[in-house]
Amino acid sequence: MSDLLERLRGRGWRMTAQRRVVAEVLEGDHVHLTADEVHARAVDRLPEISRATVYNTLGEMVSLGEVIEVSTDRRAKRYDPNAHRPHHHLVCARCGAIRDVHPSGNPLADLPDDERFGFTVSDVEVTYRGICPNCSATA
Amino acid sequence: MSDLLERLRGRGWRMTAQRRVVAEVLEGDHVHLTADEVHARAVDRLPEISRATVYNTLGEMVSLGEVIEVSTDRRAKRYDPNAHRPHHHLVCARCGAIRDVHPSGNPLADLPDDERFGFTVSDVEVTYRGICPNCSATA
DNA sequence: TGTTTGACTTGGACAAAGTCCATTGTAGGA
DNA sequence: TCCTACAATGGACTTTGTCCAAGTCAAACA
Ligand SMILES: [Mn+2]
Ligand SMILES: [Mn+2]
Ligand SMILES: [Zn+2]
Ligand SMILES: [Zn+2]
Repeated sequence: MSDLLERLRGRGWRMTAQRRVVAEVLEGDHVHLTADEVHARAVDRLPEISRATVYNTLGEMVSLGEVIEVSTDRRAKRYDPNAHRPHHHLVCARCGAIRDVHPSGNPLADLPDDERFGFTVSDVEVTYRGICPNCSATA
Repeated sequence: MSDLLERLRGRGWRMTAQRRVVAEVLEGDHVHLTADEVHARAVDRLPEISRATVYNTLGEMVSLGEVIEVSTDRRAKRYDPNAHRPHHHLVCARCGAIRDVHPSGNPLADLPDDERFGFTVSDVEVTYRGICPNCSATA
């Protein structure tokens, strides 16, 4: 079954067909779908689900910390169910494929005090860019 | 005068009042304006400059490598004239202030081979987030 | 099991950021 | 000074997302 769905149910969510379908669409690893992609796949299972509901539901999942918003390009935000293991992203510059990555080391420690300008720095977001094996092959 | 302007002139750009004004607006350090902010400031100097021209001009500067596009939030892209010294960004989560930062170490080296999934990784983008001194004070 | 009700869903209007294009204007060379 | 290729303009259009009033329904409770 759906891990995500289980966690949400455990938080006292009212369960509706729409929410179930959105959670099911987000199952898996290296999943980073846009809201419209989620909507398209949700419609396959539940034809009349609305765009507004998909946005609402994703927003709530994000608020609950069960889904992460990822912006690797300047297009649509992507929704990532891998919320419980901190990670960064590796993006193909050609086709947009996205993989979760776990760098060694802590980039926060790499920011010297004299480069902090008095900020209280609490978080760092890293995006690696390159060419995926698929795109390399079909050069 | 304008370094940016000089570099652009040196590349054989046809010089127009509009391009001059956009380049002048982008002078300085830690400058990360949105296209609309650039437009607003350009209008102060040249009232009839159009939005389309600002977008076109910024896009060309980016193509020439004289300006960098930065997306620290999911709002508008920001345009950064500091294109000749590689750097990352430190962003205030409350007010959005942005500073250029130069971390020690190379985050690219922190990505182990078994986390590269066969990608040819060529670039990394790092965004630090925190609270600026100003926002800390007016807590 | 039927009723009730507040939470959820819906479709459409609206907004922000950006692109595209036909038309008009002009920088800079001949 | 004249020409013309390149640049500027403004408005229509697109994408991504938010907001709202009205209708629907999950689930608590009797
Ligand atoms: Mn991820
Ligand atoms: Mn910068
Ligand atoms: Zn690829
Ligand atoms: Zn601040």
